[in-house]
Parts: sequence; C-alpha cells; structure tokens
Amino acid sequence: MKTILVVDDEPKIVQLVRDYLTHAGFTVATASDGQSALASVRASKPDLIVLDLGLPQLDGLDVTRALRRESNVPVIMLTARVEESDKLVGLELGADDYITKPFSPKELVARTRAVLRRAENANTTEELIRIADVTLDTPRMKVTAGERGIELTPTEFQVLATLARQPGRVFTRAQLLDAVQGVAFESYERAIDAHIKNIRRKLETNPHQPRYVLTVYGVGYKFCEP
Amino acid sequence: MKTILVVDDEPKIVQLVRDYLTHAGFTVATASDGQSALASVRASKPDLIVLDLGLPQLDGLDVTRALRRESNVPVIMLTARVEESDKLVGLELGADDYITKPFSPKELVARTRAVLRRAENANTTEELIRIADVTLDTPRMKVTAGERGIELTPTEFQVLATLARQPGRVFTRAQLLDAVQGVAFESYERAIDAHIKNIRRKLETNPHQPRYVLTVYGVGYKFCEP
DNA sequence: TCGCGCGTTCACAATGGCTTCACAATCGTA
DNA sequence: TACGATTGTGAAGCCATTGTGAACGCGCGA
Repeated sequence: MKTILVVDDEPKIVQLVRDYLTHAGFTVATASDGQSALASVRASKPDLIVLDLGLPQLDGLDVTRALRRESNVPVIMLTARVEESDKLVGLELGADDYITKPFSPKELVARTRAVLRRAENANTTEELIRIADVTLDTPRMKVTAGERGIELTPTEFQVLATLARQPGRVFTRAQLLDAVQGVAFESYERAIDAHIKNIRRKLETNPHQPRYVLTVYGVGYKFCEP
Repeated sequence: MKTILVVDDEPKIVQLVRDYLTHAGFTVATASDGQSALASVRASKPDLIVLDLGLPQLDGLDVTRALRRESNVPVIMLTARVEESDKLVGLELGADDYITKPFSPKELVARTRAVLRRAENANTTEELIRIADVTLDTPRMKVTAGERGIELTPTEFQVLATLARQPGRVFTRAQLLDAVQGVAFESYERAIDAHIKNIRRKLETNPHQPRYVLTVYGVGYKFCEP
C-alpha cells in the first residue's frame, strides 16, 4: 500500500488530510515543518508528498528544492489562494500537482491517485526485451521462447524481466526480491527459488538443465551468458 | 513534429506555456482571443489546442463549440475556476482534458503528451471492430456476438471497445478508467470489475467461463488471446 | 416530486498465487 | 571421497486478488 507524507503547520489541516487519505486506503505519515519533513522522507520513504507551501522557516519551495537533490518522489503542493503568476514560476521546481485551499476531499484523493498513477507509468522502460530466442512483451506480459507462448504469473514475469533486462548480470535473491516487491517488507529470500523453479518449469525445455535462467552458486541467478 | 496552439489573453501565461512546450519539442502557435484562435486553427492546423476558458468576448467554451463543428482536434482546457460542474461542462463539450490555474508546467507537458497519445490511438481506430465472432459498431455503439445483438451501457461499451481495439493486450484497471473517463476524474479502480461483470453477463455464453473478456490475475483484463 | 437507469461502492465468498517448510539433490572444498 | 553449504522441489497454509449481489447516489425525464 502506498505511503503518503503530509506536511502542514496547521494541525487541523494535517488531521483532515490524514483522515481522508487514510480512508482512501493510503498509509499516512505527517510532519509539521520543513526540517522534520525532510527527515521523514528519509525515514518513511513515502510514495508521494502533500506539501503546504506556506510553512514557517523552510517553506514548501525550499523543501521541494532540497528534496529534488536526493529523490524524485512526486509532490502535490497545497496552498491558500495566491497570485497565479508568481507561483507558476515557483512550481517549475517540479511539483507534480497543485491544490488551492479550501479544497474538496474528493479532489485531494483524486489528484493523489492521478499523480501516483502518472508516476508509476513513468517508470516503465522498454516494451520489448529480446535475448536469444526469448522475447518478453511487457505490455502484454507475454513471454515466448522460440515458437512457444508461455504464461507467467505477475511475480514470475517480474523476476524474469529483471534478469533479462541485463543479461549476464548476476542478481542476488535480495535484489530480485527488491525488484518484485519494492524495498518495503522483507520476506524469506528463498521464495525467489520457488519462482525460479516455476519459471524454469514453464520456460525451459529441460528444467533440470536450464539454458536461460542460470544459477550462480553462492550468489544468485542470471540470464544466459556463461 | 506536433504543432500546438496556445490561446490565452494573458501574455505571461502564453509566454510560459510556449516556453515549456517548445522546450518539450513541440512547435507552438499562439493566439490571444477567440476570433484569432479560430483563424489560427484553420491556418496552422494544430495537433492540439491549449485553450483558456476565460477569454474575453468569445470564451473558451464558445471557441470549443465553434471548433467542434469543423474539427475534432484535441483540446486541453485551461482555467482559473475550480468548480467541478465547470469541469463537467468543459469535458462534455469535447475538451480532452482540463487543467486548473495555477498549474505546474510539468503537468501541462505531461497532459499534453497524454492527450496526443490518446488522440493518435483514437484516429487509427476503425469504426468497426471485429474479433472472433464479436463485432463492435463504434458510431452506433452496437455490439453483436454471433447472431445475438447486445445492449451495453455507454461505459460498458467504452471498456469493451478499449479492450477489443488491441486484442491480447492486457489493460490495468487504471488504464481502463482512463479510457472511460479521461485523466481528469478518478474513482475506485474496482468499479471496473463491476463493468466487466456486467459486460460478461451480457456478452458471454457462460459468464463463469468467459471466452472473450479474460482476467489476467494481478494485472487487469484483456480481450481474447492474441 | 417520484421513479428509473447508470455508475459506483461495499461486503463477503471464491479463487489463485506467494510464501514457507522439509527434505532431496547438487555443488565446492578439504 | 566426504562433508557442510547451497540449491531444487513438492506440498500446504496463508493471503492478496477477483467475482458477485446488493445498496447507494446522482442526474434525468415523466
């Protein structure tokens, strides 16, 4: 579930925004000033930040500027009604959206979802990956080996895609877990073994002598390239 | 190279938008009122129009209305108003997206690209879509499966049409929502499930073992197999 | 004002994938 | 070769995802 950091110096606003976002199914962290906001970004690694422009001391723009040096987490600016032209320039810094107070809860949630969705889409890389006679079609989530079409589960596809994007590079189980589920929660690294097994069963002609997904003893797995 | 017409009576806004779109690789034409905007549309045949709602004399809605009589060029509405009802009016008139001032340039560029992408797909779209023994008549919004005629609601039709235009491609719920209601609005993604259920009930011989609208676990839905 | 159709939301059941575990097989090294 | 470490594998439980009926809200026309 997505985590959102809400930053505002007015407790009432924080409370309100938190309630609505929580109700919409997000995990919410809060901060009341720029300093603790930056600290919280490092601590809770939010997927999005709702940031009041008019913070005391370090204001919203300062925070955004500092933020951009170390992260590209999406930011939604929150502000009392102000002059347009000034803020237009200020927002060049990379805020992803902009909401003026007073705002409707529906609008806040809607924009939050919209920005998150856009951010996700931006991360998608190549659509077609080809190595040897294996092809991965990302939008279709489809794999073919030679002539055969192959059905993979989402996790299996992600593991294989991660390996295939950099053929020959060895990935540890931890890295593959990261690719699959994000840094968020740790699970048993050997779950990856199970996925590898299933991938091989579907992909390889002879799963006991794999030609595509190879084991690197004591390290992890790689795609081809001995 | 895509050409974009920017229409606003505030020179500062025009300047800003032009800079950003130019920088993003678009060719930009400008106009400062409704009359010259309409003239410019005929002259420069833009691929997209960024249109301020609050123009003097002929306002944005008037321009859109006039425009729609002779062209279906995509329009992004730009406005200071935030009322939701305004959004509805704008979108119903044929605006493709809606941005409230003040906005982030980043967002403007992103939405411009998104609308252009959608418009491209829409243009290559056949009026008649046929896959297997299912036929979609887009202008009439009619569907037939085999001999049976089928009645779908507007939203159901849109969902089905989106899937059927690219058979085999997997669409996430978010993508289907986009196709149905545009980026401007958001709702619970699982609303799509409800539409899928209703489509299946009407379309499939056996809704529990669908042959046309298939589920891709953990991702979304697709139409048939490629 | 009242239904009516449509889209959305909700709660709960059904389904399928992910993880875990135990043990077998294999690898590297002494 | 022998031993411990690492990996392969099948089965089982848990949990996320999906299916589904019902209820709600909203706009529209009677």
